[in-house]
Amino acid sequence: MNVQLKSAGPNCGDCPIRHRAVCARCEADELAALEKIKYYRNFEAGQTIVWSSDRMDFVGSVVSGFATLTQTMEDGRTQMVGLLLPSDFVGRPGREGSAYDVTATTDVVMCCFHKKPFEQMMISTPHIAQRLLEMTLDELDAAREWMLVLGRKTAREKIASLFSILARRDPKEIANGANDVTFDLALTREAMADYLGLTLETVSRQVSALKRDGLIELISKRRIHVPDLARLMEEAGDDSDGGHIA
Amino acid sequence: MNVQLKSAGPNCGDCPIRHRAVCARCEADELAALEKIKYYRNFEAGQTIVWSSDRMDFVGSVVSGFATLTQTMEDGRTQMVGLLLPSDFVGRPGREGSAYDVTATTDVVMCCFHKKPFEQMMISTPHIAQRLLEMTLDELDAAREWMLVLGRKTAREKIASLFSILARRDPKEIANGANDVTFDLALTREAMADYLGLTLETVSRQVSALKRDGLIELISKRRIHVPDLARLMEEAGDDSDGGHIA
DNA sequence: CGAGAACTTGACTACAATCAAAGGTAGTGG
DNA sequence: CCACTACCTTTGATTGTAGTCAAGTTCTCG
Repeated sequence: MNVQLKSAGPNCGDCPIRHRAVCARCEADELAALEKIKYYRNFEAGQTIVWSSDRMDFVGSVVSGFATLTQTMEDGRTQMVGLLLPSDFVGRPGREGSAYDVTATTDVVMCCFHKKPFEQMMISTPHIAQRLLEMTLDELDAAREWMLVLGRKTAREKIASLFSILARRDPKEIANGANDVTFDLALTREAMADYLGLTLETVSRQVSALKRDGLIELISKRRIHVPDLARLMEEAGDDSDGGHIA
Repeated sequence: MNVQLKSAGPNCGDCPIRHRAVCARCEADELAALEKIKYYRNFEAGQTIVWSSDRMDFVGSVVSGFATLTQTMEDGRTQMVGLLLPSDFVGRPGREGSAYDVTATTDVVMCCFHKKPFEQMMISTPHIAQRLLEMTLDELDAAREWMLVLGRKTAREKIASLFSILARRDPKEIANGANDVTFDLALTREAMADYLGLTLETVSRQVSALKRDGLIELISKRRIHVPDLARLMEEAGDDSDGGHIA
């Protein structure tokens, strides 16, 4: 539960998310300015990064690890509204709270910026605002794509959709059009259910069914082999070029 | 089906969406520059504004009327992913296509900008990019709020959620905390079903049920009176300050 | 006034939720 | 090293909500 702080981290030039995160378009001098206001925070698997009710005093990027964005109703029903992978941005400049719970699913390293100075930099450094707009538009597309999954797909299609997304976002598979893919499943059955709008029992049943039908193989409970990604995507109801989801 | 074009419309200073649209933060000189590249287009109720497969050569704001954003699967299942009300923005700078079908539900007037010059202005005029970022973040929040509705709410809660949103977004009710509200329902039962991830029969049944339970009254099939908005919002499963949805 | 669209209601069905129990797996401490 | 605990997962039996199929009614507008 202890949060480690490091006031200065590795050089931005060496950062693994340098050209995908909110700083992607920054020039050397802009990067130097960002470097002055940044700090790193580590979170352990299972730890809450932000509560929806909290006043957030920072924004930042996921450097490594896997986190989730969830909403909860008073009676406890929860819906996951986003997956956060390395380079994804957390927090909303110009707004106090977070609206969502942000939870680390694996150990997470975040590159944080104090909110006030970051907001000032957004004004003085258009490259940051431009990149953030681009990323936000991508997230909006992803959220809308997911609305189709939640509103119109069957349980089986939902699982197939999730696995298709995870397979295509896996760092080892990125940008290679491989049709035979293996990926780590960082989510429990319950977390999958919360993302898909299902119960964990239904998730378990449908995973078993996909396995039975040869669409996936379970290397372990948390590691999945997809022998034919195109076929899985067809099962998801996507046309072959697929849904681009966060 | 005929689209009317007017190369120059009313002055931006008199525009009803002047301080809510993408141009909200512009100074007089910036507005003058925008005015040079803008043109108006009218669409009739039922007309498609953009097809998802189309290459879009413009972006723009809804000036008046009501439009919808929908996605469709190959087998015909459709999911509405957004409602477009006056001041909402259509199109994505920096991307070719639209990804969604945009359809006029009522007659619609749009204030359009050719895409290329608008993209150039986004770079030269930070006020536009700033406002667009703000609007996009709001839409992202709305989309995520809606994910909770689609994923976790019952049919009755879904209808109550939709009516709560529409009641609070109705122009005549805006910014007054009235608890007794009447609003126009610009959507058919089928369109409501597509927004809520239900069938039109289920929508019809649940509307009847809400009426039977005294939560709403039907002035006509397309005009709804809500005697107690707080109670309706409770029925939607929202806490009293409610979900802020597009 | 008539035709077509939009809407309502009923009967039946099916998919996923719920309730319940048992099997696995990982981590802890004796 | 094994026993014990806690959590995660699977599977089965049953229920319930919303979907499907099918009339029939009410609007709208030409």
